[in-house]
Amino acid sequence: MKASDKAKSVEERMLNRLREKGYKLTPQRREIIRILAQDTAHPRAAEILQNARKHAPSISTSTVYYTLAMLKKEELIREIEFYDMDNRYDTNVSNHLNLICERCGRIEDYADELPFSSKNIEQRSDFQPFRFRFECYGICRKCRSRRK
Amino acid sequence: MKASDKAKSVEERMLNRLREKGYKLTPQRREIIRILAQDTAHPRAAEILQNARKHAPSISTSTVYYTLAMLKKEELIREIEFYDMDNRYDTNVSNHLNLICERCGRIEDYADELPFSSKNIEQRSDFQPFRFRFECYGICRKCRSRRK
DNA sequence: TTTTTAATTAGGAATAATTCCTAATTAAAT
DNA sequence: ATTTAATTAGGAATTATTCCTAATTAAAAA
Repeated sequence: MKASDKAKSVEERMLNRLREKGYKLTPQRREIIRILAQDTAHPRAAEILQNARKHAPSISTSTVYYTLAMLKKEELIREIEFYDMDNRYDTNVSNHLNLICERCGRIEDYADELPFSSKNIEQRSDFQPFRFRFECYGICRKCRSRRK
Repeated sequence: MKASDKAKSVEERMLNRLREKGYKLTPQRREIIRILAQDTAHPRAAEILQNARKHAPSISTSTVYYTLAMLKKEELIREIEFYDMDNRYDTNVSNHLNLICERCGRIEDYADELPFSSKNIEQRSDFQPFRFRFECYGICRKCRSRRK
């Protein structure tokens, strides 16, 4: 499947879900959703804002954050939170390992089997798992070749 | 091994390492190290500060952060960074899964096999791994039983 | 089509843990 | 005892995100 087709289907799925739930489909929301669906690079709120202003010039920071919070609540996106860099947003809500480049900030998905099972953790530790966070910090291919 | 013996050995190891590296062993540092070695509950900077003031009343926030940064640089502790709660500090610097309770903030180690190997990631993705972060968010045993 | 209204938006102020800055202090080598 | 580079204390600065409020609007109802 072409990347642009994938983006379209992700976008449609998100819009339909919001319609079902009775959310208003404002131009601002459509724009934010379009950007999230197209951008597989785990964009920052500031990048989404900057991009959205190309088509919706008056969109505000609050609206971007408000919409992202709503999409997160509806489990349509995942927020990856950092304290020393901007948070990032991902339409891939499955449990997967993220490879995070410490030089350029690029985040790429690493597809592999699930490393821990919720059931095992619950049985062995009496802890009730809700969600996971798997990250690997290092240097991405581009940055490795750049500094050779 | 008793927990207090374990703490003593962790403490000694850290002090020796700093001596070797030529760091000054100030009362403030000794106190922070003692607290870190004893506290297996992944304490916050504010908790370390509060505790340290019992024996070193004049110790400042800056000193705690400065010392924690130094210990992290020397790889004697690991800093677990959060954007919506205080960062936490751990003398267990191995790669392991942390179980994080969303209700009380408690963090416990989950000992299990390593879920991903650096070598595999490097071979399969051209990404050079440095360090990992594995977290599971949920509800801990205490909080589960409390709300029944 | 017009009216209604609760949800949404824009803009700016507030937040708060951590970092930054600087002068004073001090551990430890000489 | 002297020296000095490292360390400390205290407070100001930082800054992405959240909070607050009045104005606007998507979409349901009339």
